[in-house]
Amino acid sequence: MSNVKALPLLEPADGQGVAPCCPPLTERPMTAQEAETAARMFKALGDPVRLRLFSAVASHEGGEACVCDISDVGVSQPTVSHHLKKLKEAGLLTSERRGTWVYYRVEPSVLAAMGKLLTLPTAA
Amino acid sequence: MSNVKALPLLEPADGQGVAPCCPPLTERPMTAQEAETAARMFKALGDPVRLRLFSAVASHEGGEACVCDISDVGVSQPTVSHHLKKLKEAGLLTSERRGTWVYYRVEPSVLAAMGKLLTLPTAA
DNA sequence: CCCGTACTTCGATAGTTGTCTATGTTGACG
DNA sequence: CGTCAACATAGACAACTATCGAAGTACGGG
Repeated sequence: MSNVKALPLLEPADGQGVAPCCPPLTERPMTAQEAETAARMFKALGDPVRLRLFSAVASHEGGEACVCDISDVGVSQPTVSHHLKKLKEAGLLTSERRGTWVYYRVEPSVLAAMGKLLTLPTAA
Repeated sequence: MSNVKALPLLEPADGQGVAPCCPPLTERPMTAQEAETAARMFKALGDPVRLRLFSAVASHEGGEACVCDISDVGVSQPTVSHHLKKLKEAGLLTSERRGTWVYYRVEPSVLAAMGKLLTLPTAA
């Protein structure tokens, strides 16, 4: 049934080059290289359609969804495919074919890394 | 001389239309409208130069910086100005003129809102 | 073996964006 | 009032991107 809770929460993610990436934005000025890396991730979420697709996958039962589950965002199916590819290239999603369908799932470590980037100083 | 600790941490931010905006991406599929709003903020951070500028302001002493403090990012001065304007339009920065200089500071509530968006399920 | 479904890739196109130079504005200081 | 410094705006242009329809690929079923 629902193997929902079995998500790997903070894998090293050495597959492509996602990596932990960066310290919080507020800690010190980012270097050009850090900015390049981080901007790529933010940019991927900087489109409304992609955000909806990403959110649809992230919130879907089991942490994954096939394209057919989420293509109802008001654009054509090739466009959906295009955006999913972008999200994949940014390291935010992974995909896997199972029979006729292709399933997308979120990369939790990257999501966590982005969250840390936006961390406010602890106001100590 | 350092009024550093007086940052307003979570103001309602009813000034322009920044607002709390959205539930975590993983909670439920975003609506088109939510996505539109949130994407605008992510998009603003989706450029390396803007990220560096934002990080420079955010990490600067006192939580604010004049343009002259942060213009060393490898692009011309008008371009810096252009990017700061974008960040301001996205609600991520505010600006204030004091004498000859214009000071930019981060909007903590918006940063916090974006951080919440990227929150992972509590794995309970 | 053929067909239908699910998805991706291909080209084309309109719109957006990052960058620059040139010019404008605003304030401080003689 | 004139000038300089800090910053913003305007206009132009190359590069990128979101979108579509059409064609391609992969898989399962009859």
